[in-house]
Amino acid sequence: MPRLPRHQRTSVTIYDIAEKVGVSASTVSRALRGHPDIRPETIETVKKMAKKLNYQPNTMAQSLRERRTKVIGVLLPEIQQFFFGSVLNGIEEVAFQKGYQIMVCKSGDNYQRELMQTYSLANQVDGIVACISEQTQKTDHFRHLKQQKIPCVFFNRAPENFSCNRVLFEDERLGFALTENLIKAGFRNIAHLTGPAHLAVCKDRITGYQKALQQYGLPFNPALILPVGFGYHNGRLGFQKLMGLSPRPDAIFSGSEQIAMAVVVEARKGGISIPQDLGLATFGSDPAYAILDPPVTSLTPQGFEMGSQACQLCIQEVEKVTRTTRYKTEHLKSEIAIRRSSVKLSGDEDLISSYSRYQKSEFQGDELVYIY
Amino acid sequence: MPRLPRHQRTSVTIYDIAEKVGVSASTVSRALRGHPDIRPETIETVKKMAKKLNYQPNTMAQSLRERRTKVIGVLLPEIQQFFFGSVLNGIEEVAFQKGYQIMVCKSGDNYQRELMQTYSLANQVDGIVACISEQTQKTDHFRHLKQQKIPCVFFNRAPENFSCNRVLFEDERLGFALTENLIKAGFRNIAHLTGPAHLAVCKDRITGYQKALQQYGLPFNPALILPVGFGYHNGRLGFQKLMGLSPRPDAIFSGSEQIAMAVVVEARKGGISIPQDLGLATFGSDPAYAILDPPVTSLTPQGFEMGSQACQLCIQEVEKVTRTTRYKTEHLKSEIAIRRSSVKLSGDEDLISSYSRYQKSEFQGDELVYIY
DNA sequence: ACCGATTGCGCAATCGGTTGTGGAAAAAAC
DNA sequence: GTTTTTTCCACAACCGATTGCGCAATCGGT
Repeated sequence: MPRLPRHQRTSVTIYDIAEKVGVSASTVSRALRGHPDIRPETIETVKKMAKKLNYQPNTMAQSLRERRTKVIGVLLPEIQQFFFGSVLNGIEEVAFQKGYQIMVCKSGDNYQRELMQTYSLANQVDGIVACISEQTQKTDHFRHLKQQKIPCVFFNRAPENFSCNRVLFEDERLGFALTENLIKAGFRNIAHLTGPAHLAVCKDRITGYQKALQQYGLPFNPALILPVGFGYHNGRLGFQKLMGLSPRPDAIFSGSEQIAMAVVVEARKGGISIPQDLGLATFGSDPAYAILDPPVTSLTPQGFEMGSQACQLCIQEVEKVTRTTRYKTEHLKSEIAIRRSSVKLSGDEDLISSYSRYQKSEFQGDELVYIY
Repeated sequence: MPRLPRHQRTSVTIYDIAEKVGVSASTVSRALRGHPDIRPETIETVKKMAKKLNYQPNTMAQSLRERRTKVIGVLLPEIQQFFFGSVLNGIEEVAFQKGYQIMVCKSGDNYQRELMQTYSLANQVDGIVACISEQTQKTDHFRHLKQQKIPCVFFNRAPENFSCNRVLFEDERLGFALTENLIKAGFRNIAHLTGPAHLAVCKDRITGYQKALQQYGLPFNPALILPVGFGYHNGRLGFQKLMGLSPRPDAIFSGSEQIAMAVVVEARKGGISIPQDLGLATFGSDPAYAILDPPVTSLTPQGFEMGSQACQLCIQEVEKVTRTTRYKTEHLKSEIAIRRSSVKLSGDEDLISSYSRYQKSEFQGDELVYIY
């Protein structure tokens, strides 16, 4: 049976080129890839014709044949967030450089949706870069990937008891650092609003928080830790709960941008002034933190770096001929920017001079930036 | 020639199922799709075996055969921005609901990269949702898509002289509205920092700006329009240029989040207070605008809506059996939130009462929100 | 002039799923 | 009991690119 006439199909194939040039399709294929078996003149003729017809190889056919798609799947809890946006940016950049496309899914921090997306990605990508949802506690879907030999690199939030490559922050150290910062600023009754406690990130930060309290001889009050979730609404509820306590906490260590935003808004509504009545330090990378009133002390996760490293690891694993089972966990440095929200000024004391209480690493405008 | 032994391949195929059940592969295929030719018992047996073996159809094979990939390509200038993040979110949501995956590329506002990405997407997606780069002036790559019969829907920024579906804002009206807001607030010498003038969005906003000046009998000074580009750095340079003029403009109408951010930062550095010395109103959707000092009057583009509508249009066009050449351009409403940055207070006049100068549409906290 | 090696290319199988066609067996019709 | 219809399934082509194998033509050597 002959192939369909040209007008029925939309794109140019090697058969079209073959016909025009007067060779076979296999010769065209080889010519285009510069196979040594093909005479240089033939190669030239074929390539010219390919260009003339504006030939584009059919990616699906190649993928089917080569058993690889040149696509990296990306699984995120949320898209519409500075942090994940920057991670995505890093992933895209590396993928582009290495000739891969990215297929992006969000789980919406929903376990069921994460499941569906994972299985769906499983048969159309070469590897996956993922951050698990808030709800995820089981790892069956990731084991399925492993069974299918699809490399999976996790960033920021990774499943436990599952061997794979990871790119993480040093959450314990960072939790310690933010807490220490608040303690040094004179706060004594520090609350912590954060995501669900079963996530390693949260657990580690809480550990850091506890260690800081311990090191400075402060009592640990479990009631001050509210693992309410990372969202804005959660932050609002958590804040209200905290303000109902007595004594009220005098500072909040927030686990996400959204939570911090909620705290700022709610505090303003409630006439609670930051940092005089309530200190604030948060995880989060919204650049607007620096120009809020007051500027908010924040720990800027290096999203772009995280994304690009995760993607590099993933592609490495994809392209590795012999799959080793040697997985690594990389830890990224973070930037802590200490701003007024976590600095209690005593009287007329100048912001700058109050900064000088701390070890200085870099000074930018009216904020102090540590690389931690 | 028999197929490769099972252990060489990683995934289960219809042939594996066929062998186990004792029917042919075509029967398996039909059984799984519930073809009426297949006996119910057989269907059941096959489906059970498929489930037992955890069969997942090979997407590449399907795409090759069906000449469709169930993937929508997304081409963005930038990823790491609130607006594009929200658009992407809208696109993803719709795509997921309709059973599509999305393949995301950024052009980085670079024409060359946009070209590459477009051609690359062209042979692996069913349709494309795109926002052209700042630099793009030619449309050859999009014509190539049309020739390949790949539907392309543009959002926010669309090429001119190219017939296709678009989802846009009413930039002229919006430019008019923001300018009018500044005029009504008492500013008389309003500058406009924006992206390159060859983009329709910019042109339209400028037209709106001019019409507003005209309507209120203000002179138009071309030197006050600086189409410097949408980026932070561009904003900074533009701001410095404006501050070098004499007389200085007394208000800035900014075309992007980044520009506005640059204005706020630079003004603060230069001791220029907003809105007393300089009014500010901007396009942009950073939620932090509402809690800046002063809160910044902003026009929040409905990114999510834009993305979801564009994606819906795209998928409609993809799935339409008979391709009509009837293209539509949809215009989305926007929210204008008037905040202190564009309200010159005279003496002790209260913010709220100053708001009452304007027609009120909705009142939220200490800001006034128009749906425009 | 003969033989083995090299060059250059075509045939056909393959990746995995879909579908038009045909045909055997069972059911229905006469 | 024979013919017709229906039921249910297998065969094989196909999507487009890749590649092992084989074969004809040319080349070099003697």
